[in-house]
Amino acid sequence: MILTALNGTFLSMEKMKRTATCGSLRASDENKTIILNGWVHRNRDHGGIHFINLRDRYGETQIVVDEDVPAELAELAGSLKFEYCVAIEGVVRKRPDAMINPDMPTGEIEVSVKKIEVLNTCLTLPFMIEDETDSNETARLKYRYLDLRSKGMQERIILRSKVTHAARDFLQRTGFLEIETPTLIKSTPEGARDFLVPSRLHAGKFFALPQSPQLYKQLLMVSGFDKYFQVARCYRDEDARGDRQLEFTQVDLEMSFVSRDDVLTVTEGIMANVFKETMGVELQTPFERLSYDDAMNLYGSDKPDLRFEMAFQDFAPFVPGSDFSVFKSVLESDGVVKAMVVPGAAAAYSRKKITELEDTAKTYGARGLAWMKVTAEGLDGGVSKFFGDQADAIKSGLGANDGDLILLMAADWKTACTSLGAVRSRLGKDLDLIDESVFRFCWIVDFPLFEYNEDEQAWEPAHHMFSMPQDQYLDTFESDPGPVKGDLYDLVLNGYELASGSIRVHDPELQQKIFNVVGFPKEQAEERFGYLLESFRYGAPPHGGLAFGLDRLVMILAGKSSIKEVIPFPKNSAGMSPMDESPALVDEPQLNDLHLQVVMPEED
RNA sequence: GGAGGCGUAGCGAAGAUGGUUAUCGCGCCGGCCUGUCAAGCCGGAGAUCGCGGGUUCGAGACCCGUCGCUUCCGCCA
Repeated sequence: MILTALNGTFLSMEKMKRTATCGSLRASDENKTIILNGWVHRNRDHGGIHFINLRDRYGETQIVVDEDVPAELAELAGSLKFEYCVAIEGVVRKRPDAMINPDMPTGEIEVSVKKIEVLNTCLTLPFMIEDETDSNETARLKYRYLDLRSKGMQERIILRSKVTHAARDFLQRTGFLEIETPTLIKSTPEGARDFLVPSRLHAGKFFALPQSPQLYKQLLMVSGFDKYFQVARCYRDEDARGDRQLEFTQVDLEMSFVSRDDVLTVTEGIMANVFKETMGVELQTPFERLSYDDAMNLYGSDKPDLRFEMAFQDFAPFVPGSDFSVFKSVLESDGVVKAMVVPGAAAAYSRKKITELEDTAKTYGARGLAWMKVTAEGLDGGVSKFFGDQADAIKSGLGANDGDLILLMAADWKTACTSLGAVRSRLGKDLDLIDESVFRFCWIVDFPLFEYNEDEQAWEPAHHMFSMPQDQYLDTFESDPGPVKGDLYDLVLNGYELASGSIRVHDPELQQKIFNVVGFPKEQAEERFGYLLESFRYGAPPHGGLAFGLDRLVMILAGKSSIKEVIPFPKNSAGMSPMDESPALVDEPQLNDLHLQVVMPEED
């Protein structure tokens, strides 16, 4: 291969091809003549002696330009700027004892340079290549190829590769087949908005990009590939968040002839292997299991962070003995009153700080947040005057001690749970209750199969329409959908929903009944995924599965709060790429080919 | 769609209650320097303070609007 340098000289890579990497050399390599290829990370010219830190993805090595090198070489070394791509030939030597750098894996040695070739120069950088940049995100995304050179990004992308490999390895080893499914599919009505791809060959028709391989993996079960998995790219046209992108990656799996626990066990095996191979952490399995009802009642979330306690308690028993009409009227209208004891927080939480907690609760629909402080004498502040004569009963009933803060939430069940749950999450952070080194998994099981949509006055699938009701509801789910639990499960890690799955419906008649409950017209079902329903009539096996978010998992392992930090080329929060400026307008002829006309929204 | 935060040099930041040459660090350019590893020292260039309007003798700061980014709610497994 011949590379052309900017100055017009020709450089043959053959002659300066690396014989070692920048992370590989140790004291045992002393006296070896080696060639390194990499980027100029730092350049420290002391006049007589001169140090260059050369970097590649394996590490950094200190290059020394001694005082007695030819003037030409010294001059070339002095001209090297940040991020020049260079080849360096030199001799490995031990550093003098006092100069050993214990913070660098290669800190015992340095390379005495004999020859430098500039493979490519570099413009002045838009931001410095540092371990973790604090540059703004737009600049990082615009120059993503530079951002990706940083140690932090390199480590995370490498971690991601290892995580994928560990998951794949476990699944292959336990008999799963990796099978690809199409990314140009038919639009389905359930879930998020689809990305559409217009068809050139068929005017007016569209493919959709898959939100997940859901239907195809079920069809693979019908085909007899009883253990399937795929590292699948998924697409959802929804607003971005820190842990969401328009396109993301799932490790998707499905199994035949299984019950719920089989799927959970396989998933625990994947996680155990991933954590062992990438973090050196031995996970305790099986993971804790919590019903959806318990998770909501105790922690106010279907993805509770169990790294700290502060579970909710029922405060309703203390309401009838008081004159607090707010709580009473909530109970009379079938609401709940929940209490959360915040240990030792009474002194630290002024009225102002409690108001901030109340604001958190209000963003989740709460009307307010009541509170009292526990003192040696009884209860103090907030709503304590209504409950003073029950002070002892409340203290012992809630297990509250001197100096604790009691927070009370009265609302309909779901609002009370979620808003107090938001307050709990916030307190977990504010009070520094979370041990960041802990990975706390739990399964949330027994989700409701249906949710009532007040606006639409109709039942909706809580997850999707292909999940199985639990056996004990098979006779009643049509007449009374509310209490029905499904064989659905979520895997939660440190407050993040990591995986989600279910045992599927494989019986066409049962599937039709579920469509009926959620008011999904038969004709529309036939139109949208009749092929799946039909496949069920050809000996479809019982099956179930799950998918976990790879981006989210790697994000948690990397200790980050945004999946952008573990995706090589993510979109920004507006769903655009500052680097290639996508999405972009296309030419008229392209639109014509696709039989499309663009109607721009009206400007107000 | 809604709420909050931010926008000052290539990058990161400072700029009490408005006051005249807008500050600091990194980077950039030039010079010095024999052991650094975020090297150090000296000098220099670089900013219509996101944009538009307003209040004022005077606006980076205050007000209104607008755009961009960002976090959260909605939405989304």
